[in-house]
Amino acid sequence: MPIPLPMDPIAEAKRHWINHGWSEAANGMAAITSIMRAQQIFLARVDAALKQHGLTFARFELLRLLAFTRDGALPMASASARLQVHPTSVTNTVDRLERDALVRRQAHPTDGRATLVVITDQGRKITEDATQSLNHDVFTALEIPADALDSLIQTLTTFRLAAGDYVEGRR
Amino acid sequence: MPIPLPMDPIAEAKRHWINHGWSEAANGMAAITSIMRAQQIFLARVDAALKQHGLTFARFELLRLLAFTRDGALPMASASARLQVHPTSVTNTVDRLERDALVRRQAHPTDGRATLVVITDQGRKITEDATQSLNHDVFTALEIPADALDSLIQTLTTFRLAAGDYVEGRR
DNA sequence: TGAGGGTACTAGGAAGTCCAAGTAGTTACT
DNA sequence: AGTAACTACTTGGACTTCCTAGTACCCTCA
Repeated sequence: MPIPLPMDPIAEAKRHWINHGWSEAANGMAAITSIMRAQQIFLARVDAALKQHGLTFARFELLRLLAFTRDGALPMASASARLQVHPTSVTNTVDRLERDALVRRQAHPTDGRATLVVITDQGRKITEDATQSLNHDVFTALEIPADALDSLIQTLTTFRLAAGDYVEGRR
Repeated sequence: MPIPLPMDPIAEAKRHWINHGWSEAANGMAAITSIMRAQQIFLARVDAALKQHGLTFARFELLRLLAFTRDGALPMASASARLQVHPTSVTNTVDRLERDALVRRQAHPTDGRATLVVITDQGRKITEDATQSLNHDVFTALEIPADALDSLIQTLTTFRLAAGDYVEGRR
């Protein structure tokens, strides 16, 4: 592995921000940059854990979503909405999962425009295995104390709501 | 804009996790998924603010780093280390910035292997303008209260240190 | 001095994200 | 019933990230 930096690059950037008279923006910059970096670290860990199953996080998320549904099927558009990614990203992900026979496309019974994505038996099996790996190797192995984890989740949940990512309601 | 989801998909996933007997991993899953989603939201905002300047976040970060240095120049490898991205990502970013005449490549004076990336006058100007936009439109416009922002930064800083992202020491 | 081991950068490729635009199919309204 | 507006999906393109492999150069040590 590469030798780590001898200082925190984000703290350094924050210092620069303050020295340039942008104090008001310094914490926002630091928070956003921290999240970007944390995401990079987590994505690397998640993808490393999923690699042995031939999955990536994007593929896992779709499989996991399908596996949770009543009959293992969902229209592409619903998957796009639930996963909060662009429809074309779902097309892309489904292409690859279909290539690996973990899902298959199926015509929607009543809406001629829509396509159902259906998880296959093999897809279900891999999803369960992958979930175990993630739970064991990543989700329960965080270097963040429980109380900090709770407040992190709380802060981001509130933020996402304020950002219009979802609305309180239904169900 | 798309109609937002009528419920929090992460809270939903957490519920599923608990119902499947994975309670111990539920908070880790929720935290990591929240960070992934927050990153997506922030990246979209940042890129939207930078679009008017013809930049992306990756390009901005490199320009900003160069503009902070004493003489506006840095070897590619140093930039890679500071930005914590793969060397080939820097090559890619520099290619595009060079195409737009915001930086130029220059031979390293003493090390024949190395290449210096040098910011141009135009690059400096755009960097300053872009910084103003980001500070105004994004960094000071977060829907997160100051105290929550502080603890978010604190938690992620501690995490990054624990994850070996950097080491305390050399200023 | 000269050979081997490292370091710096680039090329090519796989993936992911998004956007813009195009084709079908559906719905709603006159 | 027929047209207009909307929705669902795909294609193609831009961009970012990483990985693997290859070339060129430096540096240490026998």
